[in-house]
Amino acid sequence: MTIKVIVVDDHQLFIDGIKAILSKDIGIEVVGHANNGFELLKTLENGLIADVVMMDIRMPVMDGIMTTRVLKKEYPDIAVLVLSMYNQEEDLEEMSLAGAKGYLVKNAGKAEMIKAVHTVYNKREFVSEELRAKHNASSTSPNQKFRLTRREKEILELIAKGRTSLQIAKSLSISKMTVDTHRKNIHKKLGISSNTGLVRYALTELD
Amino acid sequence: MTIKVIVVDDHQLFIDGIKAILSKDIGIEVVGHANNGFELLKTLENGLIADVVMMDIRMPVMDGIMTTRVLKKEYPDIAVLVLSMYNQEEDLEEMSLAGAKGYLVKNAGKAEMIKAVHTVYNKREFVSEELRAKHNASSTSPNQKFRLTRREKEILELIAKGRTSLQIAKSLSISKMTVDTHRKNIHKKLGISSNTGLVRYALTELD
DNA sequence: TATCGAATACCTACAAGTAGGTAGAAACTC
DNA sequence: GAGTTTCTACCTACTTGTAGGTATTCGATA
Repeated sequence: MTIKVIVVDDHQLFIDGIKAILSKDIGIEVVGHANNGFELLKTLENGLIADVVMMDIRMPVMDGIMTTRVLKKEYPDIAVLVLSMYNQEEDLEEMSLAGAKGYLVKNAGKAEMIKAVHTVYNKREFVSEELRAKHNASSTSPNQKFRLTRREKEILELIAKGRTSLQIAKSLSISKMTVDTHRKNIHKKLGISSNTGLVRYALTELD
Repeated sequence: MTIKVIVVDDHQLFIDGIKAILSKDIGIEVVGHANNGFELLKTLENGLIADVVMMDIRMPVMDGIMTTRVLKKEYPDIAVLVLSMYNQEEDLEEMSLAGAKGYLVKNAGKAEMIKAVHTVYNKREFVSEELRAKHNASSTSPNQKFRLTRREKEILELIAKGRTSLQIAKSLSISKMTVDTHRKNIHKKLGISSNTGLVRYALTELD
């Protein structure tokens, strides 16, 4: 199955360049593009299906950070690969909080670009070499704030096994409302707000 | 993580035998037992968690076929491993329709029993050698009636990607109601009636 | 001990999924 | 051409999940 990519950037020339590079890889297909976040969301609402969105941070109308936030809420399983200029490190953390999975410098080579798309598609993080050095200074693991508690992990595993909140509540002898609270906290921590997304996460990220 | 097993049989002696055998395997734990289907369902409602149910077909109060049907509806992710007497082949097809995953003859050896539990736990089918010969005569693939149409596969993949019915409907330019109809047909064909179960199926059965 | 993280529980409101139907049109097969 | 499968669409009723809150208790630790 080919990876469906949408490119979002306010410079058409840059979109064309990415398309040219990615079209060389048989596993990747650029199915659409947009010049700002608002256009992207309209395109998705109209039914275009995508696995990965490659997105510039600074764009008119609706920027990458805001767009990523909305995207992770509406389409939690579409991976966001940030296209960053060399001097935009300060925005990276905000993109990470918004739910982005990868960070690619705009002057990245062909091979790196293809690798980045495949990596984020497989739910793993990707950070361009040029950005990694500065990024490392701040945090050993970027998702340190997002680690789950013991109880949350327990509940996540049961969700992934197909149990409903009510069934989990009875299993653990707690209230259904408590299970829902944990569920919501898991949503926030992982940036995944659908049950189906949680199952995918549990099956791919945990063992 | 150890595989949690419940044994359901109306002969206590037989339950004890299975427990003795399975307790030798460090990856398996017999967490409970019941003498008929009704007892099993009560046990599960009270919060006992299990991954695999090993179940006799002929039992008083509530037999294995009826129990399996209810079980797959209420707890779609618990695998059912049928314990069959040598002369009960006629019931196997009904158990298959009800949603059972494996068929083990009651006089199976220790190694075969352990293998069967692991196999059904991993969502694969298991059929005892003694039963396979006759079973093969009727069908090349036991789930021939359960194969999905092209459209159903397409929709299943989108469900597994975390799309809602509404999003899928827009993507494919069809009505949300049609998507729900396909979804229900998939439920029936696969014997999985939860969204989370479908994601697991798509991620484990399809590549 | 004062604070913080974790676990618990409740509330409202709305969105999405589940279960049981029926039924017509198009496409494919014998 | 007749029959079958597939895809489509609609209906009602109910359950489950999602999203935004607030708030208490318990245990660890700074």
